[in-house]
Amino acid sequence: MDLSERQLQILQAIINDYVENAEPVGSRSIAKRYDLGVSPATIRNEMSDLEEMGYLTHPHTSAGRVPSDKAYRLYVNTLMKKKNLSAKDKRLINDRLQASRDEFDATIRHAAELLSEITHLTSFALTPATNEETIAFIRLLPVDERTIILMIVGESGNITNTTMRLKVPYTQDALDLLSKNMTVTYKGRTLDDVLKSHIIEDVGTDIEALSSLRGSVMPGFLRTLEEMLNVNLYMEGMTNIFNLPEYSSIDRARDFMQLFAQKDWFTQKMLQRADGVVVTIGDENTKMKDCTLITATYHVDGKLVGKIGVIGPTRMKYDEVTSLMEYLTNNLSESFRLTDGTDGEEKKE
Amino acid sequence: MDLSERQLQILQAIINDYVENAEPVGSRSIAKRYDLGVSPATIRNEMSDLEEMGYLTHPHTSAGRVPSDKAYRLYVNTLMKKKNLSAKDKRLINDRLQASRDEFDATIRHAAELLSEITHLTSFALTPATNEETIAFIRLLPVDERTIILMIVGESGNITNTTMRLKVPYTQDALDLLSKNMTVTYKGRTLDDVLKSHIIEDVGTDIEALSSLRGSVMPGFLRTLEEMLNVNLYMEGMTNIFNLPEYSSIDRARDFMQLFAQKDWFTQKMLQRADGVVVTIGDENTKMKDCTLITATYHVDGKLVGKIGVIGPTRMKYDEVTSLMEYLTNNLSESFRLTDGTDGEEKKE
DNA sequence: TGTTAGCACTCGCCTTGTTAGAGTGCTAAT
DNA sequence: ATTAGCACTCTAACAAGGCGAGTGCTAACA
Repeated sequence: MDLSERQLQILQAIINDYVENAEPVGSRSIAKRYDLGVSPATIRNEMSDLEEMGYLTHPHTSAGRVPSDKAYRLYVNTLMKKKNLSAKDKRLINDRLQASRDEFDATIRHAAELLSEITHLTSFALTPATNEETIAFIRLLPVDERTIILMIVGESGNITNTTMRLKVPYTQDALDLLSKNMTVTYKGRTLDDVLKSHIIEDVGTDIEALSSLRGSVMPGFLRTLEEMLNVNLYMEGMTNIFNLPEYSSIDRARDFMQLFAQKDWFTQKMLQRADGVVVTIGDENTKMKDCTLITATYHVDGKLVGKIGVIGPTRMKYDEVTSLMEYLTNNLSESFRLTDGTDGEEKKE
Repeated sequence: MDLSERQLQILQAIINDYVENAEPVGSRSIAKRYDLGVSPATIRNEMSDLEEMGYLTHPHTSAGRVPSDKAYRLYVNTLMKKKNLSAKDKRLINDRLQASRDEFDATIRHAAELLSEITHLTSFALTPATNEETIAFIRLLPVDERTIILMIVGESGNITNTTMRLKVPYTQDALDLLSKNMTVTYKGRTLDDVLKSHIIEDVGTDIEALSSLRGSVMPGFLRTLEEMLNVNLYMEGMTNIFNLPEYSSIDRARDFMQLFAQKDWFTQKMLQRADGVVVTIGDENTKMKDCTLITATYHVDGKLVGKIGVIGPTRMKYDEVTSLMEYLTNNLSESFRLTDGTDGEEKKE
């Protein structure tokens, strides 16, 4: 059932050739271009066997062979060798990816830009998912008679704050009390959990002033949690696919573009994918059945997890793209390691 | 030189027909569909004259006529009548556009969504430009030994704040002094102005502790200003154009898509456009020579100005689109009027 | 003088037919 | 097991002919 050495060689040759030229490859051109020491006729026989096994397909009788999803899967799993980035690409990345915790979103977006620029495919990047983040403490700070600042500090060091204008004045005592009260109630719980359960919650409200203040603060508190949980999606290089022959038909191009029209759906799908470099090819995807999707994860302080990804036709340079993505995510994770105050300041948008 | 009444009627008929069917319209079909009381031959003669004057063009000898940019311009300027929104559209807008100052970005995005949904074209929305915003005061609030919050309050009521981690501890006195110091220096000046001129500025730094604190705070201050000045661009319905015959060629579709690849360029262009409902047709645009671009402005507290817009082929329902945009922007401006605290809280992202 | 009917003419599009080329699959020889 | 040879298949490209929509012109008409 296993493929012979020669079959593997031929399959690899076909994949190489097809990835390069995007045209069905015939037995003759394989024999000419790759020195396998056999004649086209022999290659034809092997090709026929490979087709029977599902590794190749045939657009029509008198056309060359095209690798199937199964072939790419085999290639990615066993045939493919890790590729070293070119010096040029490395330089490009090091120059442009001035990652810093202060400029989270900008850094992530740059990563996506680089990804699409180097691969000539469509790329995306997600800011880290914070649904695992837990609350360390909550503080309410006075500004003026009617204005306060709500500050939510996460256990991984995230700090988010919001200005709130209250309907009624407040007292410093009530403010302090509510801060403590909220901290006690929510400390150690995830943002997600707090947001979902807040309705049935019953934070002690025996004191009159406190109860009133709490009523004013809660809507803003919940909205801020929601905003913290939001994951931003950046897409780059959408129009790159217009240069690829597989999208020369308007229908294909439209289908591709429409995938990204529903950003929320797309974001959810991406968040569900496993960690590390993950490749799904053609039919392995629920939608986008003739695309390959490659995602990789980066880490923030080794904890929070964000994703970057590349989308293109199944015909792509798997070795180069996966190596690039590994390099990029390592780079990002390194930059996003908590340097503990030495960078002077920190901000979470 | 002016067009006769009959010529105007014929031109209007041609525009109607062409906007509807996207096909060159012939003299016979005009005579049949519109009751002008003249024969096709007469219409042919008039068409010939209109063509000579530049209002119509001719794809080839034996095809019907197509309105030129000049014809659309005439239509928009003088022929077009204001259209009432359909009850269905009005309901849609009122249901979905729950505008509120608290959810600025979300509201803007919804507006763009509605716009593309109703017109079946591509739409966009820009968050308000804040380069005219002036600083009311600046305050630094203590959090813990190493952490402070920087708060920038604009004169139109915007409040933005950022958490900053300092390299060295600070004293309450230094904090208060620097707050006052910065407020005095920057009060009444626009964000833009402060950001651009900060280098040559010389805020008094005779006191040692103050100087050190200031050194830590300034980078974050400038970054925050920059972020406040950022205008967000939301695009919706990009794939709508795939349903239009003018974009059935892959090249056209690509050109269209690539317009929006450089978001920064696009944003700048849109910000430069005049206020109110502005229509630019075909050649009147620098790039996108066969598109029509319609923008409209909404106001925040009657002061800050944001934009929404629609992009499509020159063949579009000008009357409906412009009426819709007027309705939408009025609606937005109304919702964004400062209600002075009665909505409980306020936030600027 | 403006309007209309009639008719020849133009031109793009669709269909059909033909050809060249690439590549396979089979068979028989090695 | 491998290979050369050859018939066969299918597509892409090009050419020719017919169709139909629409114009432009001319001559007749109110």
